[in-house]
Amino acid sequence: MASKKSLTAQLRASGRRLTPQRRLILSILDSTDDHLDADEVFARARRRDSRLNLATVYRTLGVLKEMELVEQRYFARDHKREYYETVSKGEHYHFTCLGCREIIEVETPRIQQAQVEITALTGVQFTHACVCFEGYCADCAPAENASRRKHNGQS
Amino acid sequence: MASKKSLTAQLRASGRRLTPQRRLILSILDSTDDHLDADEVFARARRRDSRLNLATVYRTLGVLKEMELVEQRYFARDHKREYYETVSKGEHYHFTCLGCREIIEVETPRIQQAQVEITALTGVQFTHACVCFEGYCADCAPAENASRRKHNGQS
DNA sequence: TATGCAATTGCGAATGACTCGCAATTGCAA
DNA sequence: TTGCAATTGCGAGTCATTCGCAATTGCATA
Repeated sequence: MASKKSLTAQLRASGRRLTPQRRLILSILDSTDDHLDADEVFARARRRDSRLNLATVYRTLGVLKEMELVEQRYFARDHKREYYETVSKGEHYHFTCLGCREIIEVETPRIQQAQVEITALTGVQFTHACVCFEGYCADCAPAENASRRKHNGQS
Repeated sequence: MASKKSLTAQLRASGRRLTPQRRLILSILDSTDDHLDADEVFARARRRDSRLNLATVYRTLGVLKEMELVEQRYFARDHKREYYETVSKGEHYHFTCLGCREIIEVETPRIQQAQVEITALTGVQFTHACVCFEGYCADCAPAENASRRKHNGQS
């Protein structure tokens, strides 16, 4: 979460300007723990600036991404839709519950470890990993298992 | 690679039929190591059946996916496009080289390990993991590093 | 082997997330 | 304060994927 002053500086460094729209969109991402897609960012931003356009949201998310202030993610198998979150959070991955659709953030060093090992073995250099999990959360799993047993005719 | 007879049976078991189109599309996926998207499957299939329709390709890929004969994947950050491969290959993940666009298959037990550990810790149950890596392959990495140094003004 | 009908296909149109072109607006360096 | 390049709003465009529907076709059964 950069201060307003350094945000201007960061933008200026790449010949960009700080506009109210950009400040608004970044503040929305900065002040939530929800995972938002462009439409949801748009909806929330629109409440504060009724003239704001969806294309501007996409363009702004693009520059914030380039500036590495926000990261784009995909959740579960629905890769139709991009979600955004600020980079201030540490390394973590996302698990989508197919029962209640909740998105649970999980941590594990194994992904990094995999990358290190694969680099050592093959010489490839990683720049990015896209990892998302899906399944059933601790609350939904029992119900899911029960219905699967029933469906398979087991007792 | 199921035999033709058991493929019919598998289809019938879920009230489906074995059509020439389905056989054709599955055979294309079965007989290549390339990673194909729907358009490429369509192009290859069309050479053998000029009446084949793209919608049929999508629908067929859908049923093969449901039957767990093929898996859908996303590569690199281009999540706009789905790729398909048969499940006959063992567990592996994909690394896309941003230099030459080659897709390299990599193996690592760490992803599975991560899932086991997360389950033990949190009680969530995994059904699917979507993992894709990007970066530079051993051939492209040196050139990329050189250009990055130059760009940053380092020696 | 012929028949009936539900599953499947081909086709064109629709969907939906995202992007673009362009004229009007607006940060911001000077 | 001015000038102009960056940015916005807007409508139209893109493109992978899906849908509706009439025509076709596997295949269980007679």
